[in-house]
Amino acid sequence: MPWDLKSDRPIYTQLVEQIKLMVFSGTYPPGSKLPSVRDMAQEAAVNPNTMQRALAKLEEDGLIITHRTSGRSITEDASMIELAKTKLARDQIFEFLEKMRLMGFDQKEILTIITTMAKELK
Amino acid sequence: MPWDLKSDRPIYTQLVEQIKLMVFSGTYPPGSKLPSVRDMAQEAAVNPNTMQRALAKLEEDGLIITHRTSGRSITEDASMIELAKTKLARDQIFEFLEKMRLMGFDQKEILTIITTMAKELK
DNA sequence: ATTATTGTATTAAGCGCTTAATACAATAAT
DNA sequence: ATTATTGTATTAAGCGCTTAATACAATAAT
Repeated sequence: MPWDLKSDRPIYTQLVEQIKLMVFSGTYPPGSKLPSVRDMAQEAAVNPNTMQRALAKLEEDGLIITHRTSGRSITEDASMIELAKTKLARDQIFEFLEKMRLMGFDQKEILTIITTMAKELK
Repeated sequence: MPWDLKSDRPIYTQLVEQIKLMVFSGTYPPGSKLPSVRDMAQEAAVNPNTMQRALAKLEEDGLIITHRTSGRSITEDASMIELAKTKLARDQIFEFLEKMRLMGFDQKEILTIITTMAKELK
């Protein structure tokens, strides 16, 4: 919800990611209506063009539907959302494990560190 | 070792990351000599200026030492490398857990998915 | 009917990143 | 002594991203 935008990557890709997370977590349930481009842009403190670009990408991915004059909404297809969510999770894990492997950690170490940190975070 | 450069982030930051991984994994041990800027640039298929920028950043971080006319080498300080390695690992895990949490996974689910995938990767 | 709101498009400017082409000083290698 | 190699610096060009300022068509709201 708090828009966390860094300068090390294009903003619009970060917007895509964060909106995805909101969809996956149920902040925007299937079929629900999104705020207007202008409102979302203001919320995230970015130019409307940039937000537009992010939303266009999400529509391209099939996660969002555009109604020319009445705004946008999340797809009704809940199973598709679930699928995208699972894929993102697996991609994240894979990327993470690969990086840890390149750093020289073996699997036992990785699991130990994760369980430790997960507990710390309560 | 295989330079994996994507176009979604500045190249020089990706070079920094990948060189770091090589240092952490022991590809370049403490005190060892690095190839010249020009050679590394050619190896990674980037402009020498871009590689120079990445190496300058690594020097700024204290991981690399520059000898004006005889090239660069990895710091002798092995414990410092170990520290940076641990920090990077923890940052990775934190970032990953945070993203999973935002997606709506709880800790039990996360651990299950990870152990499953870790086994799949053998 | 009129007005407000929707997504969309365009143009111009500024910025950082990347490349290419050079050049230089210091010094290691010969 | 001469040559090759080192990091370093500079300039110009092109590119994508972002912003700002506008404008338009379609239609929902009044």
